[in-house]
Amino acid sequence: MRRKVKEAAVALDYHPNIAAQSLIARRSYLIGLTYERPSPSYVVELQNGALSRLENGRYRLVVLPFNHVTSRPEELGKLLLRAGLDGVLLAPPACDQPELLDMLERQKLAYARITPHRDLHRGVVVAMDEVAAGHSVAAHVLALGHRRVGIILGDPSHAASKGRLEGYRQAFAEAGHSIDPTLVVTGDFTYDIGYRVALDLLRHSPRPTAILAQNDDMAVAAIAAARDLGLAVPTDVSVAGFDNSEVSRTAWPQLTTVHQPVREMAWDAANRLIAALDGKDELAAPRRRDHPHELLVRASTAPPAE
Amino acid sequence: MRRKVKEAAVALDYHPNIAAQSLIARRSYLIGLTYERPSPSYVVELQNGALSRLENGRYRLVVLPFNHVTSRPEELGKLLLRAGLDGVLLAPPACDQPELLDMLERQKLAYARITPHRDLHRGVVVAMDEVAAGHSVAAHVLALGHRRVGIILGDPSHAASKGRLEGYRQAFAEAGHSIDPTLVVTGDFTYDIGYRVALDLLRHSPRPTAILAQNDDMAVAAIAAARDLGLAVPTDVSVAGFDNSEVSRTAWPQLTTVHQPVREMAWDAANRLIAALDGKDELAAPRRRDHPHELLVRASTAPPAE
DNA sequence: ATGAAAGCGCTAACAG
DNA sequence: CTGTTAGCGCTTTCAT
Repeated sequence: MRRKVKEAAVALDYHPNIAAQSLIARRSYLIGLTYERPSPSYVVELQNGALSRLENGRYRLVVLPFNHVTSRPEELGKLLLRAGLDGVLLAPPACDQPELLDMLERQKLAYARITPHRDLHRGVVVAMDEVAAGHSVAAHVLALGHRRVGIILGDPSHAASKGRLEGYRQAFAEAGHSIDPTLVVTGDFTYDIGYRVALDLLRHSPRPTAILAQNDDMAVAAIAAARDLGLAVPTDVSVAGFDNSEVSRTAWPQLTTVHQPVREMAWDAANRLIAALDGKDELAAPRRRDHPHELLVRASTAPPAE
Repeated sequence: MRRKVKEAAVALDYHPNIAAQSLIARRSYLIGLTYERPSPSYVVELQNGALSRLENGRYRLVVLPFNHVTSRPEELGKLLLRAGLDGVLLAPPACDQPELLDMLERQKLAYARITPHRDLHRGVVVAMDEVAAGHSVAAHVLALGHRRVGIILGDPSHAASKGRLEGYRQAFAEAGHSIDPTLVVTGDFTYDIGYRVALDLLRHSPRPTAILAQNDDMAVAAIAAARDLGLAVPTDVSVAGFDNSEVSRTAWPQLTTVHQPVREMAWDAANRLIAALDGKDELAAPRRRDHPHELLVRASTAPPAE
């Protein structure tokens, strides 16, 4: 009997109506992913990481980019609530908006936070140790012998900035040095602004012998700025990036950078979010998990010329 | 009375259940987007274009990447059907699978095709004139005086390849020349393969004085290959790309390329798909629409040295 | 104007 | 093992 029905279903190309299933199951089987205009490679890594967990299976991924969360967290909240999701993956900086988390909790919308930087006890957290990662690159250029090190910070609202900077600080302190505050400039993770502030840095006198950029796009911009000033990388100035994005490999010289395991973190976030949704809370715990970073030394860093 | 209810709704943080609405409306308000491992910037442009039409409004975007469509179109069909979509945006090469289109039509799942290359009469079609675009770059390097021109084709299953190549042919013919078949190599739109075949091309004797790559990633790879062989771009060899992706601007030298209006096309595809769903078929017509390309001459092309 | 009821397509619980 | 039924939350229609 079951067989006969199944056969008929196949013969008729029958597909159950998902809306009806959702209605009765009180589940939409939709997972949201929200992020704010980051680099294409970051977005794609996030998506692919999450998707590789969903495996085109029961759950489907809805993308919900949203700009300027910090100035209007409630609007994002409304958007997410109206989207009829079972759960949502929050990338920076949305994952660091307490008002947003409050709203989601109030409405019982499950969430997982990817690389948050405050209130690390709230909800499911997937992170990397930004401080340790920042420490790695900074220690690397210090070990090469650099002392005048320029720093290009990312968008201050993405709190990754602070953690990485703190890592730089620790590395400098351990080496018995300290960061020169006049060599610290602020970008916003984009190439264009990165280029501008890198020019400022390189015109500084005495010129820094190395630049630590907080992502690869800005590092590539710094290389371009150096080239436009007639400086060779890494001969005249070393440059290190962050993220191990595609551009770090296609750049010339190839960038020394820190691999941020975005894919793995997104997978883990999706995994634990789904575990929570399916009631397997043991799996969702421990609430926080750190993924290892990796320093990739490539061609854009070398000992200073002097 | 209405007011009282509305007030109570706000007070209680009431949000209507979308599954129930979908059930009754026979609509899920979900639009799918399917594509096959293309470059991150292409995916993001596609998504953003589609999203800018959806405006975080009624419709939501579900991403459904799927690899190797050409060898198993029915599987993609099943995936799309089970996803409970109202309509789907098909990027290459899915948009060129007749079996898939058959399935979707049979199941009455609306679709819009983005830059298809065959059966251009089927369904809603958004395209650019690949032949004309190919013609533009080829005419550009010919006008600079290049005669030995190497060509790096993209993945043959993405039929964009053929159209662009045809454009090159026409430009050569008009200039009274013809393409040297020994200088045509096949990549797959990725940097890595692009690098390998570019090396082959540059070791050819006599060496080509210009290379036309069918996307920017492969063009950047060609620049890297040239550099690794001790050749300067554009002094020793000119390189042109295709797509105007971010990497074409961050590369050095900046790439001469063709801007492919991916964003605009994705917007248009979403727009007409939604028009069709909402029963405004007048808007969906004309079925086919071409978006203009634009040749961007930057620093990677120059007259040949000789 | 307000209220009542039917039904969207499905699943789960229960009766035969 | 098969068949029937209630009800998920909403909208639309119809009656009051």
